[in-house]
Amino acid sequence: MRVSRATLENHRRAILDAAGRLFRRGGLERVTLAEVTREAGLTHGAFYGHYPSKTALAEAACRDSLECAAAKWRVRAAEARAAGADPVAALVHRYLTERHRDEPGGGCALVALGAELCRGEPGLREALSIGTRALLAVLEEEIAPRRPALDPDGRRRAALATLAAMAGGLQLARACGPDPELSREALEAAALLAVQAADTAGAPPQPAPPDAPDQPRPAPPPPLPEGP
Amino acid sequence: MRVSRATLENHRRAILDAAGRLFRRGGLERVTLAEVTREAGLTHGAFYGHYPSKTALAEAACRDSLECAAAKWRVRAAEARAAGADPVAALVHRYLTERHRDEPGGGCALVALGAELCRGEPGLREALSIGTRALLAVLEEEIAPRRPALDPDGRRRAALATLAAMAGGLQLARACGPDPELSREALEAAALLAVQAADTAGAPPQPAPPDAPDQPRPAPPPPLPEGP
DNA sequence: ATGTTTTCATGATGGCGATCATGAATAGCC
DNA sequence: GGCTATTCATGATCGCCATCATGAAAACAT
Repeated sequence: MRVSRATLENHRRAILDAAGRLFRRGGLERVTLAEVTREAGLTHGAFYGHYPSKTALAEAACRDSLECAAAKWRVRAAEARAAGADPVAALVHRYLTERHRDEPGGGCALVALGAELCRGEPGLREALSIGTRALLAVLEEEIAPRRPALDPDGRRRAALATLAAMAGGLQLARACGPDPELSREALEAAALLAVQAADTAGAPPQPAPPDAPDQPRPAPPPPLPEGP
Repeated sequence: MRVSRATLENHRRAILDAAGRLFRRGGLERVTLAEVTREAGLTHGAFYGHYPSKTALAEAACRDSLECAAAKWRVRAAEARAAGADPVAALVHRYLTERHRDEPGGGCALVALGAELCRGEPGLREALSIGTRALLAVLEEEIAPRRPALDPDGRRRAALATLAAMAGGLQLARACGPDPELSREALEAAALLAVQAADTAGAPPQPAPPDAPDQPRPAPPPPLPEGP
C-alpha cells in the first residue's frame, strides 16, 4: 500500500521521534527496531524505506534529540528573560529536576546516551559531538550578557563548566536513585554549582579576574590538622 | 578437569577483572560472555560455575570497579597529603585527564556504565548506588579537614557537587572527543570547577553568596509543557 | 480512469549470544 | 593410592533481532 507524501513524512518523523524517546529510555542496543516502528504506528517492514540501518537511525535520533533540546533551551531562556528571571538559572533548574531525572526518555541525550555513543562508530560520536556543541552554544549565548568582561574563550570555558555540572548532576542523581534523599540533594547541589559556574567560571587562569570578586580564593592546600 | 582452590579463586577474580574492564570499555550488552571468559583465559563453558548469570556478573563487576576506585582514591589522597599537596586537587586532576578520557576500560564506572546501569534491573541500580556512595564518602573525608566549619550535611553537599563536576566533565570531554581542543578545555574547566566545589559548595543554603551582580532569586522552574 | 510507482505488512533468513548438557580430567579426601 | 566431587572445555539449544524478499494496495501522473 502506498501513502501520501504528507503521511510519508509523518511516518519518518514518527519513527525519528519514537527512536529518540525509546533509545533514551532503553539504550540503543536494548531497544529493537520492531519496538520503534510499533511505537511509531507501523510495523518493522516499513523501517528500511526510511532509514538504511539501525545505526543510521540512532545517529539521526541522537542528533535530533540534542538539537531539539538546544532549541527548547533557547525558547526557555527567552521566556525567562521576558519574565524578568535569570535565563541560565531557569535552564539549570529545569534541567536538574526530579522529573527530568525520572524520565530519561524525554530528557537529555548527552546523559542518557553519551557513554554508549562514545563507544560507537564514528558517525555516532560525531552526532553526539555536534549536538553537545549546540547545547554549549546556547549556554554561551546566555552567559555572554551577564559577564560582559569575559572574552569568547572565557565564555566557552564557563559554558563547559556549566554543562559539566548539569550533566554530572543529572547522572549522579540517577545513580543515587535508590536513595531518594541523596538523589534530591545531588540535584540541588549540582544546580547551585552550575549557576555558580555560569557566573564565575572561565576567567583567564593566570590573574585574579576583574570579573567578579567572588569567593575568597579557595584555601590553597589546606594546613590540615590531621587525617582520619 | 578440576582445579586447585587457589586457581579457582584466581579464575573468579580474572573473570571479574576482565568483566570490569570489558564492560566499561564496551558496555554491558555489546560485550559477550565468551569475550569475558576468553579475556580471563578460560572458555565460555567455565562461566556458570562462577556466576549464575550475566547480570549477576555485571552487578559484581560494577560494584567491584567502583569500590576499587574508591580505595585507590583513598590511597592517592593520602599520598598527596604526605607530599604536602592538596588531596582533593590531586584526585580531581587525576580524574579529569586525557588518559582517563581515552581509556574508559580502566576508568570510572559511574561515567562509563552509569546510564546503562540506571535502566537495568534493580540489582544493577543498587550496585551503582552503593559504589557511588563509596566515592562520595572518600570525597567527604577529604573535604572535612579543609572546611572545619562545615557540618556533615554540608560536607555531603560539597562532595556531591564535586563529584558531579568530575563525572560531568569526563562525560563532556568524551562527548567532545572529535574536537580535541574543546575536549581538553572541558577537562580543564571541569577540574577548576570541581576543586572550587570542594572548597565552596555545600554551605547552608540561606545566605546568598556575595557574588557579582546579584541575580534576583531565580524564578521557580516554570510549569513544564514537556520534558527538557 | 488507468497504469505505474511507491510504501507498507507479512513473513523468511541468518547469525549471534546466553544458557544448558555432556564428558574429561584433576584436586581433595579417605 | 583410589574414589569422588568439582571444574573446565566442547558443543548443542533456543530465542531474539537486524535485515532482506514478496505481495498488496493506494497515490500520483498522464
